[in-house]
Amino acid sequence: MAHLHQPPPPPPPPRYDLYAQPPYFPQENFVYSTIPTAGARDPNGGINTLFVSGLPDDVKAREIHNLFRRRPGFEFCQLKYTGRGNQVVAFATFVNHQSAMAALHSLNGVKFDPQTGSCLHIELARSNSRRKNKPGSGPYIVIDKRTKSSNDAHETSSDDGDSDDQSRANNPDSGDKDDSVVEKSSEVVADADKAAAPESEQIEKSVDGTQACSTLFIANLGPLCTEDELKQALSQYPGFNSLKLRARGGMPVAFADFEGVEQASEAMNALQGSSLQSSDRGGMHIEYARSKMRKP
DNA sequence: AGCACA
Repeated sequence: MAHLHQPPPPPPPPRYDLYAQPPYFPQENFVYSTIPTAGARDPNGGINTLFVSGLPDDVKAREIHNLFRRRPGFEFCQLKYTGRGNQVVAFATFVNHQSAMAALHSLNGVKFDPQTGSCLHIELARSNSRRKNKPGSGPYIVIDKRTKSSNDAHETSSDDGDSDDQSRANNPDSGDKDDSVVEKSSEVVADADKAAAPESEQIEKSVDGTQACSTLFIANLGPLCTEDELKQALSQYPGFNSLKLRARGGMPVAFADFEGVEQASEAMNALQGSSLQSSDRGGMHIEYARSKMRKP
């Protein structure tokens, strides 16, 4: 008997809901090799790095690491701020092609952020990542192409610039001819930022179809929830204006109005899933309201 | 899963 296959790995502990059954994505264009020795001929057989998109813009390298670290054969990962909008992508490298495929199948399409409903989109990378885990550079590898570094962007960054070809996997608009992409001259240290560069304001829409709004819709409140209780929880976040509590058929829902979308988002992110004292049904579920609250 | 007030 030839041992040409290995037993499937045991399921990981259900720590996150990331381990829920992912929807099946039939549009994976890689080809499984039917010949055991055709690894060299299979163009994808040598790829052991995954390309991950669909990440929220505030994703941390730690999250990516935690996402893949338990997967069999995982070696290392890197997070890349592409510099295009707020888009962030990641690369995860495994010991071989099979283990990369196993991780791909188990995580592709999985909901990554319950707030926004964003789902992971994982495909094979165009090329394998090369290990850049230098000693002293920290456990996470972060490539930051953003010109704007906020306070929370203090992670180990390595801008050697040898993984630029990978970034093109998610750049459909890079209509250049060949590999004449020269991003290596990214030694910019935030010298001359664009004076007047109005970012194209795009309507922030989640996968669920919910649109950002400065009024929040709050559900999954306990039947004994009071307006004061909820108001106290909300008023500790800047920009909170007013609250309306309504009961429909017994289960109350609430609308909380904020000065702006950003402040509403901050409060939603902070309070999402948290429970009030009166709650008996788990944490609050907060979404953007479908329409802004009228002026009181 | 549940979204009002004008």
